[in-house]
Amino acid sequence: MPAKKQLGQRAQRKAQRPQEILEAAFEEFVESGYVATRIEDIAKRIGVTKGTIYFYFETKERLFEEMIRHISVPFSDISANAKNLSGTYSERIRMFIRLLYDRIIMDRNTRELLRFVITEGSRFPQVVDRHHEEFIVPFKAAARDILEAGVAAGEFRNAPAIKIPDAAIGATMMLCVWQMLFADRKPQDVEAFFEAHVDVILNGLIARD
Amino acid sequence: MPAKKQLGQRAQRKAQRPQEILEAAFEEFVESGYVATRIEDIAKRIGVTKGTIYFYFETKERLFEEMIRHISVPFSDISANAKNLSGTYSERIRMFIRLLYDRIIMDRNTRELLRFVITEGSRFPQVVDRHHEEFIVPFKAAARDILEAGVAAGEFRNAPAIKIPDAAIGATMMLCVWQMLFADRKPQDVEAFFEAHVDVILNGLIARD
Amino acid sequence: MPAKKQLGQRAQRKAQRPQEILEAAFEEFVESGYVATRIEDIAKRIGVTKGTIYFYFETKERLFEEMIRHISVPFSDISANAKNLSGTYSERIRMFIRLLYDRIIMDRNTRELLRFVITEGSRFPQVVDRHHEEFIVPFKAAARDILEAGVAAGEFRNAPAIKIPDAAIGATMMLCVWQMLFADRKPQDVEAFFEAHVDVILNGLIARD
Amino acid sequence: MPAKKQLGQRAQRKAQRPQEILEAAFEEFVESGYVATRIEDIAKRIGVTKGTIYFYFETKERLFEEMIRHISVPFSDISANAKNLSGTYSERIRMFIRLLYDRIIMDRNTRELLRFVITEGSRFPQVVDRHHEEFIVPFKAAARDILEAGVAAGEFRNAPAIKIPDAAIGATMMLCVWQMLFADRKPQDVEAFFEAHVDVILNGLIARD
DNA sequence: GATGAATGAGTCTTCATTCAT
DNA sequence: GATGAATGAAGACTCATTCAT
Repeated sequence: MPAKKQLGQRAQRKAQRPQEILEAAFEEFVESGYVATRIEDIAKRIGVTKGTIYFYFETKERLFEEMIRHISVPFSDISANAKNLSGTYSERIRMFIRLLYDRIIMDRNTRELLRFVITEGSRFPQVVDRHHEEFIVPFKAAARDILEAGVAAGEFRNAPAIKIPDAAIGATMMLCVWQMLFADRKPQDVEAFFEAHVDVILNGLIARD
Repeated sequence: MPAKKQLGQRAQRKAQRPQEILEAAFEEFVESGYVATRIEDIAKRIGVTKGTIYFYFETKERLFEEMIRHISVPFSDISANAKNLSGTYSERIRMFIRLLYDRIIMDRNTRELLRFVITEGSRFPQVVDRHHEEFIVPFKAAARDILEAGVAAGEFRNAPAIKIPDAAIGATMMLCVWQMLFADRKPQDVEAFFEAHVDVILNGLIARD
Repeated sequence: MPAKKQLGQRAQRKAQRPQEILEAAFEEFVESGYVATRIEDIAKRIGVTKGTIYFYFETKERLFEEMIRHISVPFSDISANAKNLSGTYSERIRMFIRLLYDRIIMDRNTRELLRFVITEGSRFPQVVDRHHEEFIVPFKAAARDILEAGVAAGEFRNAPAIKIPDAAIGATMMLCVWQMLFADRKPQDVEAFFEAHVDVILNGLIARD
Repeated sequence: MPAKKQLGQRAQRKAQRPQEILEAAFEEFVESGYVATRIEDIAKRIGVTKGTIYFYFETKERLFEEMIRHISVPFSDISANAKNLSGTYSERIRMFIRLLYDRIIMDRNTRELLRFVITEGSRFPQVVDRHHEEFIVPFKAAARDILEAGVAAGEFRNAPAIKIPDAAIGATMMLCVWQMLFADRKPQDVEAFFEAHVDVILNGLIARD
């Protein structure tokens, strides 16, 4: 049944089109930003023409929004993972920050998502809002949970940063921005940064009698 | 002497035009970004027409670059101030971070400058480069100077963050990005953040026997 | 088969568009010159809009150059024809000049091409250069060939104009310029001019013992 | 009386301004053509500003027309000279053509005037008309006068070119156009051309029994 | 489903012209 | 007389979007 197989491949192709487009859109939007990206460039990248894009997505705006949704894998897994962490609370914090680094610094999608939120936020306020709900809020909550449990267990002192966990964890953002700006020109030693960061804040949080 | 006064007004006006334009450009570029800002909007903001802008600035690109230069007040003053700090090294670090907050978080120009570096960096690589030279490098150097002196004085332990000061100080960037994104919708308590931040890292750096 | 016919029309249309545009461009450029011609006027002339022109031609400059190429039918045929002339050398010169008149005076494209070379030459030096290679050089060579053969055959005396054929044939240019300037207002009797021209120079070249 | 002298110089200056402007306009229009020449460039050339030009000339169009008038020295002198020629009619024709060469080929103003008539003629029809009246008509009349006198004197045969003198004299235009187009790239030997031209047509016109 | 020719609104940029000083 | 800041009409060019095939 070669005909059927052929048809199956074609159908498969079609079923993949939207994804293909979203991924091509991601690449182009990353390269040039929303305004400067042309629908035609996205089309070319997957070997189709403008019309095809418009068959699947109403407008450029819509395509951008869908693309954002497509690369957004909420932090819910971080929260979930955070709950499953074991060991001392210092170890848990270390692993939690590790998860953060793996997402924000190492995972290209998340990194660029953050960039989009910054660069196109004024054009797409819903994107900013969603990002807040799906990333920031769960992330803060998870961090606070661990920290408070650490305090309760007597492992951490009741520092003001317990209630404002980004004040402790936030250096991650510095590295992230550095990477965004100078990744190619001034490469950073991510591991060393991570170790230095964790070292300072754990020493800063640990309870001493 | 109405004639003289009138002349003075004219000359005065002329002398101020470039500044006026640069400031209007700043506001518009902040609002809409480089691409989406129209020269005409900038003109309207100060009650003139397109042509006037072009009388003072060759192209939109040039205007943007000059605007960036106009709002860029290098960190050199931070470095200078950093050298004049006195007191214990903990106090000095506290004051140094305070300077940072005052610039990056509180000063609108610096905050938006950072945003421009992020959002328009790919279109204006020179801007990114200049920013690196004039902001990042001096900032890191100043931070390291204080930290190393603190270690030499026996006040700080020789933590890995001494050599990578952004790992300690970087939470500032988190707040900065938060402000950039949610300043209006989700206001932050900057002072509390600052205190929590300083508290953690000073406790993390201090030498204990 | 209306569908097929329709398809054919479309494809046909598309295939003709570039030519259609080039011809409309020719008319407009002839009427107003390069600078004063608006792309939109060219478009209107064939009932399309600006965008369509830009779909086929990158820039106005490019369109002009292609238009020039499109109306340029090199003199190579004149050279070829010149070689096939027969009869006395006087007859051959007569026929050669006739070819010239047919091209430069009667053929609108060639006439306007020359005008473009004069009027837009400083903006399009390549056009001038190409014109020199494709028109002037072959033309002079062909003229000299006949004249020298005429001398060799003893039919023409060895006048200085044998080596500088434009000195004999050049009156054509006078008529051409007259036509360019006053064609409508002060019409010329081309045939009479031609006869007078040929009469003078043949009488001037003929060898008499 | 230094004050008076100064004033005199200034007044002199002012009196010369229009001429100065017209000459600067000539240079700029020659270089760039009517449309592409900017009033400001003309002003700069004589060290004044736009406003000054407009003080003396209503519009750019007007300035161009006046400039044309300024460089137009009618052929009336040629006609006058033509009447004063003496010697054989062959010698007179030779001298008449010499006058033509001196004007059309050697005199920059006349050469560029012809170019303007060709390039800007459609924008300035009055210029073309005036040129016809002041240059072409007297030139043809003068030529015909000599030729007819030569026939009457039995020196020239009654060739058709007697009534259509441009058919005999017109090679001048060929050289003129060559110079306009290739003056710099492919220099011509004007004297040789002149001799070849005169040689052919005199031999072509001379009466032989 | 896919194509790509066609549209037209939108923007930068230029420059003749004006006019207060 | 001269200046030059300001105006605004005009035109090249781009690109999201449409739609007949």
